[in-house]
Amino acid sequence: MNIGDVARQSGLPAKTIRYYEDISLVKPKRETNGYRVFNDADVHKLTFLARARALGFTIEDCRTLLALYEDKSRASAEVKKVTGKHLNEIEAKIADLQAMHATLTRLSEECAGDHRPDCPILEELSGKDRHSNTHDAKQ
Amino acid sequence: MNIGDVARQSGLPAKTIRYYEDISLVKPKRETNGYRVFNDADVHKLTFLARARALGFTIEDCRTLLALYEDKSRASAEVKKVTGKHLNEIEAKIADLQAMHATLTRLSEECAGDHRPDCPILEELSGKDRHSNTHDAKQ
DNA sequence: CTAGGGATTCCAGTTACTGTAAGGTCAAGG
DNA sequence: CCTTGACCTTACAGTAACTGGAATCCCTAG
Repeated sequence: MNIGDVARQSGLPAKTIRYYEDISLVKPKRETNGYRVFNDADVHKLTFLARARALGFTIEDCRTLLALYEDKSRASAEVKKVTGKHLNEIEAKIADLQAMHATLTRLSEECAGDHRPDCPILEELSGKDRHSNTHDAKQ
Repeated sequence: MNIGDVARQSGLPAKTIRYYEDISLVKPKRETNGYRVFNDADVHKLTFLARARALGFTIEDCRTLLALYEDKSRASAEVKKVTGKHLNEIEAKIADLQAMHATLTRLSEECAGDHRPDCPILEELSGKDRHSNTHDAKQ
């Protein structure tokens, strides 16, 4: 199979597949004309990578997961550990985003959003302590 | 004020402040010895930037917000628009992360996480259709 | 023989910094 | 006067994971 077919099958752009070869995630053979040839195992690997990436695993995590996948005697605990770490990071990101969301929503609701220049959003950013409280701004 | 003092006041690393000068977000004067000198307006700007960045605005958004802040006749609607767009992006990111989180949590719960090699997480990544359903994997 | 649709490589750009190296400046202390 | 240490400077490279573009080659069909 040539790279275009694999791209269609795996859903990954050809460019990305070449990149994955660059960083040694896949090692397709070459035809005499220089074209990459992907066998079923290569395509399977790339599909695996596409799924893992869609679940937010980093490339390095993917490398680890792929190695675990190919090691038929791995302990499932190792896979679960990688996943658990990733879950923690996702949770942290969600929490960060939710905090930003809450603040921005509040400010946006307080902002008239009309032709007038008065704007609570800019006031908060500029450090104006609109509620005269003593809390620090979120860092 | 020298860069170190500003770093302490604004909470931004000196390196970041230099970077912000590079991309023309601030334009501190220079002393004869080449050191940057920051006046109160510069420090205020940097603090503004630190807050906006902490709320997840991109650098380009920050540039826009700063310009709006300094344009005393801006319409608050413009600020609200930038904020609204950012809120939408945050919501999209949260939704993505929550979807990943749900899938990973499910898989993680199904995985024994012991010494045995059987692992639903790897099975899902490898495309094994464990539930014999016909739904596509999330892309 | 030419046109098209692939394929190849290589280089640059993206975002927002961060790290490192090599070196200039300044104030205090011996 | 010299050193030491804290501070400042620049410039270049690296990060994550691609993406875009240019120049060129290959293959097939008409």
